[in-house]
Amino acid sequence: MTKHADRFYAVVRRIPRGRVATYGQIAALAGLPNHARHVGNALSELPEAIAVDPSLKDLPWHRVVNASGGISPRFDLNDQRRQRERLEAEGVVVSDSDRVSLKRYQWRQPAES
DNA sequence: AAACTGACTAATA
DNA sequence: CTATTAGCCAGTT
Repeated sequence: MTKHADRFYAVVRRIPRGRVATYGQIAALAGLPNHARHVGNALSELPEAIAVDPSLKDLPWHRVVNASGGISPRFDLNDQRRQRERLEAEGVVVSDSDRVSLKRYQWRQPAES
Protein backbone atom coordinates (compact mmCIF):
# COMPACT_ATOMS: atom_id res chain seq x y z
CA MET A 1 0.00 0.00 0.00
CA THR A 2 1.41 3.37 -1.02
CA LYS A 3 1.77 5.67 1.92
CA HIS A 4 0.25 8.83 0.48
CA ALA A 5 -2.42 7.31 -1.71
CA ASP A 6 -5.23 9.05 0.12
CA ARG A 7 -3.65 12.46 -0.37
CA PHE A 8 -3.35 11.84 -4.09
CA TYR A 9 -6.91 10.62 -4.34
CA ALA A 10 -8.09 13.79 -2.66
CA VAL A 11 -6.44 15.87 -5.36
CA VAL A 12 -7.67 13.71 -8.21
CA ARG A 13 -11.19 14.26 -6.92
CA ARG A 14 -10.85 17.98 -7.62
CA ILE A 15 -10.09 17.59 -11.33
CA PRO A 16 -13.14 18.99 -13.13
CA ARG A 17 -15.02 17.09 -15.79
CA GLY A 18 -13.52 17.51 -19.22
CA ARG A 19 -10.09 18.47 -17.88
CA VAL A 20 -7.00 16.42 -17.17
CA ALA A 21 -4.01 16.65 -14.84
CA THR A 22 -0.56 15.07 -14.97
CA TYR A 23 0.92 12.68 -12.42
CA GLY A 24 3.52 15.24 -11.44
CA GLN A 25 0.86 17.90 -11.10
CA ILE A 26 -1.17 15.75 -8.74
CA ALA A 27 1.89 15.04 -6.62
CA ALA A 28 2.81 18.70 -6.42
CA LEU A 29 -0.73 19.77 -5.52
CA ALA A 30 -0.72 17.10 -2.84
CA GLY A 31 2.34 18.78 -1.41
CA LEU A 32 4.69 15.98 -2.41
CA PRO A 33 6.88 17.13 -5.32
CA ASN A 34 8.90 14.45 -7.13
CA HIS A 35 6.41 11.77 -6.29
CA ALA A 36 4.84 11.42 -9.71
CA ARG A 37 5.57 7.71 -9.78
CA HIS A 38 3.72 7.21 -6.54
CA VAL A 39 0.63 8.80 -7.95
CA GLY A 40 0.69 6.14 -10.62
CA ASN A 41 1.30 3.48 -8.00
CA ALA A 42 -1.63 4.73 -5.96
CA LEU A 43 -3.95 4.62 -8.94
CA SER A 44 -2.92 1.07 -9.73
CA GLU A 45 -3.99 0.14 -6.22
CA LEU A 46 -7.35 1.74 -6.71
CA PRO A 47 -9.32 -1.51 -7.00
CA GLU A 48 -8.06 -2.63 -3.60
CA ALA A 49 -8.56 0.82 -2.14
CA ILE A 50 -12.17 0.81 -3.28
CA ALA A 51 -12.73 -2.48 -1.51
CA VAL A 52 -11.74 -0.75 1.70
CA ASP A 53 -13.36 2.59 0.97
CA PRO A 54 -16.28 2.32 -1.45
CA SER A 55 -16.52 6.09 -1.73
CA LEU A 56 -13.52 5.95 -4.04
CA LYS A 57 -15.78 4.35 -6.61
CA ASP A 58 -16.45 7.67 -8.28
CA LEU A 59 -12.87 8.90 -8.27
CA PRO A 60 -12.08 10.32 -11.73
CA TRP A 61 -8.83 8.40 -12.26
CA HIS A 62 -9.23 8.65 -16.01
CA ARG A 63 -8.46 12.36 -15.88
CA VAL A 64 -4.85 11.64 -14.97
CA VAL A 65 -2.36 11.51 -17.85
CA ASN A 66 1.41 11.65 -18.14
CA ALA A 67 3.56 14.73 -18.73
CA SER A 68 3.24 14.27 -22.47
CA GLY A 69 -0.53 14.39 -22.25
CA GLY A 70 -0.73 10.71 -23.01
CA ILE A 71 -2.55 7.79 -21.47
CA SER A 72 0.28 5.91 -19.80
CA PRO A 73 0.86 2.37 -21.08
CA ARG A 74 -0.64 -0.29 -18.85
CA PHE A 75 -0.12 -4.02 -18.54
CA ASP A 76 -3.78 -4.50 -19.35
CA LEU A 77 -4.54 -2.75 -22.61
CA ASN A 78 -8.24 -2.79 -21.77
CA ASP A 79 -7.57 -0.29 -19.03
CA GLN A 80 -6.16 2.12 -21.54
CA ARG A 81 -9.18 1.66 -23.70
CA ARG A 82 -11.45 2.31 -20.73
CA GLN A 83 -9.62 5.50 -19.87
CA ARG A 84 -9.92 6.65 -23.44
CA GLU A 85 -13.65 6.01 -23.52
CA ARG A 86 -14.23 7.77 -20.23
CA LEU A 87 -12.36 10.84 -21.46
CA GLU A 88 -14.16 10.95 -24.76
CA ALA A 89 -17.41 10.50 -22.90
CA GLU A 90 -16.84 13.86 -21.26
CA GLY A 91 -15.81 15.65 -24.41
CA VAL A 92 -12.05 15.25 -24.38
CA VAL A 93 -10.54 14.55 -27.78
CA VAL A 94 -8.04 11.69 -27.67
CA SER A 95 -5.72 11.13 -30.63
CA ASP A 96 -5.10 7.78 -32.27
CA SER A 97 -1.88 7.56 -30.31
CA ASP A 98 -3.80 7.91 -27.04
CA ARG A 99 -2.82 11.47 -26.39
CA VAL A 100 -4.75 14.62 -25.49
CA SER A 101 -3.79 18.26 -25.86
CA LEU A 102 -2.64 19.54 -22.49
CA LYS A 103 -2.82 22.95 -24.06
CA ARG A 104 -6.59 22.63 -24.21
CA TYR A 105 -7.51 20.24 -21.44
CA GLN A 106 -4.99 20.53 -18.64
CA TRP A 107 -6.61 21.61 -15.40
CA ARG A 108 -5.43 24.97 -14.14
CA GLN A 109 -6.52 24.79 -10.56
CA PRO A 110 -7.65 28.05 -8.89
CA ALA A 111 -5.15 29.98 -6.79
CA GLU A 112 -4.99 29.22 -3.07
CA SER A 113 -6.81 31.46 -0.64
C1' DA B 1 21.75 -3.28 3.77
C1' DA B 2 21.36 -3.78 -1.45
C1' DA B 3 18.85 -4.47 -5.46
C1' DC B 4 14.69 -4.09 -7.97
C1' DT B 5 10.29 -2.22 -9.27
C1' DG B 6 7.05 1.02 -11.13
C1' DA B 7 -0.19 4.21 -14.51
C1' DC B 8 6.81 9.18 -13.81
C1' DT B 9 9.80 13.01 -15.90
C1' DA B 10 13.17 16.18 -17.86
C1' DA B 11 17.11 16.28 -20.53
C1' DT B 12 19.89 14.44 -24.46
C1' DA B 13 20.94 12.45 -28.79
C1' DC C 1 9.23 12.59 -34.15
C1' DT C 2 11.57 8.08 -31.34
C1' DA C 3 15.01 6.22 -28.02
C1' DT C 4 18.10 6.45 -23.99
C1' DT C 5 19.57 8.00 -19.57
C1' DA C 6 19.66 9.92 -15.28
C1' DG C 7 17.10 11.14 -11.40
C1' DC C 8 13.24 10.32 -8.50
C1' DC C 9 11.23 7.68 -3.91
C1' DA C 10 8.34 4.42 -1.17
C1' DG C 11 7.36 -0.35 -1.07
C1' DT C 12 8.96 -5.09 -1.82
C1' DT C 13 12.16 -8.66 -2.28
